[in-house]
Amino acid sequence: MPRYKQDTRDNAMNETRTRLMSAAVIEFASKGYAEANINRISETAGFAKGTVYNYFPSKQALMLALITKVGAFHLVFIGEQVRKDESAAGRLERFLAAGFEFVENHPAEARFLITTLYGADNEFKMAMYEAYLPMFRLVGEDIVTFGIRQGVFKESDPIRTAALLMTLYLGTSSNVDQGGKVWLKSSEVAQFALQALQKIE
Amino acid sequence: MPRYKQDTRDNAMNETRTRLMSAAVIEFASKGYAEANINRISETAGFAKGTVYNYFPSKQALMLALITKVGAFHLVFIGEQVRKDESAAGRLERFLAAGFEFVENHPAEARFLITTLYGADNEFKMAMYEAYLPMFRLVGEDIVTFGIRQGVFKESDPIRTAALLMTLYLGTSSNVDQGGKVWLKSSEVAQFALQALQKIE
Amino acid sequence: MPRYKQDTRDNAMNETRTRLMSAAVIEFASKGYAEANINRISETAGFAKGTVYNYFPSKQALMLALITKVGAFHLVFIGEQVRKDESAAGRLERFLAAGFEFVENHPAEARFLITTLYGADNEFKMAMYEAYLPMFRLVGEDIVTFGIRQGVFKESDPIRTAALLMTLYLGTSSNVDQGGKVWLKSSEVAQFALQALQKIE
Amino acid sequence: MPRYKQDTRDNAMNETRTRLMSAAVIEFASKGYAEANINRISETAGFAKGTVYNYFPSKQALMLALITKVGAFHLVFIGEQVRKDESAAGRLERFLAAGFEFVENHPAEARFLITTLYGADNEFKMAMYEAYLPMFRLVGEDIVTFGIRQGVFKESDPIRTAALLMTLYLGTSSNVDQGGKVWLKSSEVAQFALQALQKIE
DNA sequence: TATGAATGAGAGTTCATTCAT
DNA sequence: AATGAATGAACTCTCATTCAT
Repeated sequence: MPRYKQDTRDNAMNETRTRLMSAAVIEFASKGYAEANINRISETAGFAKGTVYNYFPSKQALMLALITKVGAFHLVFIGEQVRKDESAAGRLERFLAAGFEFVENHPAEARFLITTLYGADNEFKMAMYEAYLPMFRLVGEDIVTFGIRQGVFKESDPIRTAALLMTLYLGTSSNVDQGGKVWLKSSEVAQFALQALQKIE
Repeated sequence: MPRYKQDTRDNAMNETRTRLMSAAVIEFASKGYAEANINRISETAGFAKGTVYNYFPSKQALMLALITKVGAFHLVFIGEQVRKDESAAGRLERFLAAGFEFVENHPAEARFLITTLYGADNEFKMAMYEAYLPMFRLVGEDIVTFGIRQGVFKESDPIRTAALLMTLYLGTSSNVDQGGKVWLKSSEVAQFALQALQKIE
Repeated sequence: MPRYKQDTRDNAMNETRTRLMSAAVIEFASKGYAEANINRISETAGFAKGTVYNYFPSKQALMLALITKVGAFHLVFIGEQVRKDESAAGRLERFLAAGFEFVENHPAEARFLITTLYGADNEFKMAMYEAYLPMFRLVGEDIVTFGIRQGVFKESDPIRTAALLMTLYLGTSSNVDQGGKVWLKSSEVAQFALQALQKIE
Repeated sequence: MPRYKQDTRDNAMNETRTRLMSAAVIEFASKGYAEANINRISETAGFAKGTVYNYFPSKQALMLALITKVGAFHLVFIGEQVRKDESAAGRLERFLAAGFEFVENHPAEARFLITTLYGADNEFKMAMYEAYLPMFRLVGEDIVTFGIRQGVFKESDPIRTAALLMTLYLGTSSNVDQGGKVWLKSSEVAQFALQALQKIE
């Protein structure tokens, strides 16, 4: 079979997969896992009822695939920004700015993240933790430890501090109005966090 | 009908209602609204399948009643502690200490609060916001504004700052290990928040 | 709660159960397990769709309950007849006569037995063997061994001979025309079997 | 189109068809018609999902083709043996011996035969009867009538007696242990049948 | 008031079948 | 001829809700 034909098919399959996953985040984000309807996902994506099952063996598997994908995507979105800056304070500001931007540009993904992370299903919660480990590490190492080494942040356990910062980010950024705008500004959250962390003589 | 008989009946009804609601928080907290099973709630409470419907017209109504009750209970639990202290810093510490204590002593209620507040269902989320308005006001007035007036906290919009503090409380306190212990200590969260708020010369 | 009321309810439940099971044998017998439709069973029995599930946890459980019931019923139907006779030959004749009568009077049960016993599902087959063990023993002991002791049947392994006779019964009796009449007569099968077993000087 | 090319294509098609049918008997035999999976058949045979449909218009058509094929194959396997012998008793013995051998050498075909013949689907059952008519005739004419003419078997209606013998064969031979060995020996079934049929002075 | 049998809408999942490549 | 993505009917099972007792 000629190579380009295989490619064509692969691309088609990837496109279908992508469309299904996009429809799925939206559905899961707006209804929650339990109330999400698999067939509606298929139809929203423009396919017939059973089609999701050509790509994912079960609703649960689809959910897990989504968790991984969203985690990775979120990390790329934020990680790039953070390391651009050479001061710890700047990095923290950029982290929050990029994070809030993510929430506003990708509301379904953000909502999906929050409902899953604070939802009742432990399996999904654990999967989400795992998917967000890299981002957690980013905050712990490239921001907190980095700032301590620079003498800008006071001494603290980077892991616990990272947990505090992630909590702050997730909590404040999930507070959106009906238009999808985050209610607090990233700068005011940054200011709050910076003063909390700074070394005071 | 003699008065005491009416009373007896009322008490019996209240007792039933209470048992049903206790079973319900546990069910809703551990399974989430959608996966919660109304009949199981009835049976866990020691009644037969249909009994919930003698007290609540629907699953949704039960949920809404629960939201109100948990909100009020939580406020009583925390509010009492906060106003005991006469310094703003002390109040903030007590707020977090009492809050963390609530989470550890009433894990079902706490989990119920979090899953509902960060869940996908907008109606329930709004009801939860409403139920927590008094606590929100408590933080805004009896802690933030109080601290600003005392000259201990720097100037800020009390409402936005209260939102930040509530977020911090809800986020950190919902991070519990499998034994139900909160991972961070209330004192370290308090320390973080205090430095963030304090007026620096 | 007064006793008779409990009785009334029990009877009602038993009646429902019985009606469901009757409808189920018919459905399973005519369509086979896999093509049988659980909801149709409910509706044929005069109930709404989900009702079977108030009585049986699954399609499979219903099937297994049916197997047991049919086995027991069949045994009663035949066992009574066999022991009435004091000659081995008479008992064999009565066994086959009663057996054929069962097939004609209870066609659904008979067909259910055959399709299950010779069907592809091993679990059900094993359950059926178990349910028919008593009848198998009846043939082995009360007919074969009995005849050998009387000196009427020649020596043989009663178990293997019982297997042959059961096979003969099941095979011939399952051969019915469209009106449900067994094609061979029980007497000709009896005659065939008797000559095969008889002791020849 | 040159002749040899046509032949090549025909052979290829026949080869594919054969492989599909082989996979199909196994699937139908082990799962039963309703639970058999058409796509799995294709894949077991080494082709992609849709391929069966290039050879058979439907699952049902595949089933019917299989019935015919198995019937014919079974007849060839047994017929050859039977007529080798010149005594009626010998022929009956050979019939059963060959029949049992068929079951042990071709377990899928045998199981397929039994589940179809004793299954719930009337259309398939009728097709099976038709496919086995030649074997039925073989038993009736080349064994029963042949034996009666030789004066070895007592007078009887050859058709009904053939039915009895076929029943005996099918029933006993379908009783296999988990290794696929028939539980009774063909010789003991033969002995049973011979005494049942023999003319007694 | 409490019971629990009955209801029936709705969901996840399977798979025979079609058809463009 | 072979492929395998897409289709959509149909099925099992769950459970909120009703209501006669």
